[in-house]
Amino acid sequence: MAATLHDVARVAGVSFKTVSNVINNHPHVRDTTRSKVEKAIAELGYRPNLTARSLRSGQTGAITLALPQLSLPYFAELADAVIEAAAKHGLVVLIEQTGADRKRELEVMASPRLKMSDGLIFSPLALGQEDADLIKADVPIVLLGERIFGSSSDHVTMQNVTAARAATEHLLDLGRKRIAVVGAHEGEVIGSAGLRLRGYREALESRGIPYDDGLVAYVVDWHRSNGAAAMHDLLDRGATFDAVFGLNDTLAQGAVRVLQEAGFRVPDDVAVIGFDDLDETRYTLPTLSTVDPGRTEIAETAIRMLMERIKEPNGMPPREIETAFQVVARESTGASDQA
Amino acid sequence: MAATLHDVARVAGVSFKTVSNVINNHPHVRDTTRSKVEKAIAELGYRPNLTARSLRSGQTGAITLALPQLSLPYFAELADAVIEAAAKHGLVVLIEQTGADRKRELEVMASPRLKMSDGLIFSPLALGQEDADLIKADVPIVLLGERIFGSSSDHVTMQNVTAARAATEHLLDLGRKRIAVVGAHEGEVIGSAGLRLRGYREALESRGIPYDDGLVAYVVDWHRSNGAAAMHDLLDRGATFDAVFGLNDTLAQGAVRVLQEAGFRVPDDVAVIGFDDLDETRYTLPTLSTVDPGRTEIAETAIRMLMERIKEPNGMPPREIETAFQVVARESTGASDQA
DNA sequence: TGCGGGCGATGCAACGTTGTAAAATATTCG
DNA sequence: CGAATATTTTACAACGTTGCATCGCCCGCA
Repeated sequence: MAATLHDVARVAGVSFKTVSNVINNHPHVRDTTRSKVEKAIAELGYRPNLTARSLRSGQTGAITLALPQLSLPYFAELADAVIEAAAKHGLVVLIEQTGADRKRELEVMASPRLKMSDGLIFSPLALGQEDADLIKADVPIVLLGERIFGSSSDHVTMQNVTAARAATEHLLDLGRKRIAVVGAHEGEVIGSAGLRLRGYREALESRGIPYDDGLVAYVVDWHRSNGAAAMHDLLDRGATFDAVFGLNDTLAQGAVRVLQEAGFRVPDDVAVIGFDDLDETRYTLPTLSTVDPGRTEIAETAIRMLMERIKEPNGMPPREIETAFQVVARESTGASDQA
Repeated sequence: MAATLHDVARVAGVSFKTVSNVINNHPHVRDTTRSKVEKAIAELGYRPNLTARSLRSGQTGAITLALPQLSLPYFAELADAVIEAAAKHGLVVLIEQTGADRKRELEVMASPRLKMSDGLIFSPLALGQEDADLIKADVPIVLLGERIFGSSSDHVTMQNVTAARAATEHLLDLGRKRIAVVGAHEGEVIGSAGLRLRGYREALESRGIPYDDGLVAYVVDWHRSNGAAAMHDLLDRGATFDAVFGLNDTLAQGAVRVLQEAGFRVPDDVAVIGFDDLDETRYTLPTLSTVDPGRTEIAETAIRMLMERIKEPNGMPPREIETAFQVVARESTGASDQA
């Protein structure tokens, strides 16, 4: 059995409370006492029981990160960033996978499990704007992503519209005129797909190019296979284009694959840009131009907001923060190799 | 403040222990009492405090998964599998990233944090065989991977040697004779690289083909860029080969990229096989042949062993389990598209 | 000499839960 | 109807920690 404060106290010949005082370095402990206690701690290999400390203090030192699935590269990289950001503040991260399932997304917020952590960073994929009122739990929440705005929780999001517009303008700046879109969601207005499509349209508009729905390929999911299928779809229906905006990197990769199979050269015949700046976009052939949505900043901002909210749950009204983005030009839009 | 057993008891007009009995559905609770209590629970929205329960029971319902980094796709998919396997048993997963740093790998096992979970699934990348004795903690450990054998902990590993041999034989069966290896580690004997290289050599030997060190490219890390660099290295030194065994998928992808840039057709000029069966290998051009190391089985076995060990810490001597693998033939070794 | 004040150490209670044992109540049977 | 027994409820302690209040001591100062 592990040693407790009492065991240490017995060995050191002091009261267990004094041991506690040493551990929490209270000011009024004599040096001789302190070293006696420290010796006993070392001798017994005492480690504080964090569960007991949690019960007493009401804080666990952990946060929950709820996301759809780690095998989706975007979320894996997001999780990486969140864990690193949390570690900087001494917090540990518990991960819940929702599988983009509405029921599980709601369960995460309702589960008593959640109270084993001090707060929740939540990236929903099934819940949408109409569920804004359901975003609540026994712990503070920071919401990530573009699916829900104006909930009562803090919210960190990337600048989808502006960034998508910049990505499209990057293609336009290359002289491309007919830009296909891969990965739109039928009828979506907010949500990553809807917002990025809006950015695309704004860019066209600003250059006086009419929007052509024939250049937009719709999908249900944002997996690699969907990007491939969408590109097949475009080619099958005889669409002609000299550039492609993949609404995320995996879609763009799927599209590139199909383009190459079909004999198109990227970027010569068709320039392609994605979105997310996944690590792997640096190593595809050609390397994939993309938009860096500021993942590290998203993670750090989310952690910071969550910690503030944990400290003062009602300190301020819900905040909504947009992070800085950057267009990253690589080979797929004609930039020279930079891998 | 959240409601406690006492609050519920007050509302229901019973003792708080009776409420506890209802929650843990003890046999001897009268139906009328039970419903009275349930009504009060619903009315107050009572949720049990899991921290207090943990303190009392000594179990947390969480496990820790320590791995190098989630942004490495292999570990992201491993984490996904572990979380799903854990969820099936009602366990939640806390993730620690070690960054393949020796110091942090040791810290994970020493940290009092670890005791906020019931056990550790540990996939080291810095610690090696010589550290077998350092694999110990206050909770049961299940070790993953190929770096450390014969420690005092349970261990789940893939069949590296046999699987690598099968992968090499797959290339030999295609009639390829000169098979390059991308990703060897200088001087390594055990560890994924060493074991897989051994499987490669065994395959050659069994067909009477001499081992040629000129066909082996060494790397330090297993990132995509290393695979690319290694292939550059092979080409630069004038190596000739008709097949490549990438010791993992990301290395193979990097190698494929360089091969294609250099004008080689894959698989016609050079057949390529990887290792790990990452999801993304299904969507590259060409799709990548690989070895499925049985990730789901690894995860489920690890969870099962850990739970057994948690239930009975000294129930049995350390076990070492190897999971089943499967060679997956895709386009990069001439199989027809199956994406 | 007496007293206030700072220091150092301690004791007690509490965080919210569950196990054990005992008490209270209901049921059965002679 | 009373005793024996079965059922239901309760009281108390404990898990290991920290906050609060207390207590004794030594010192300096009047």
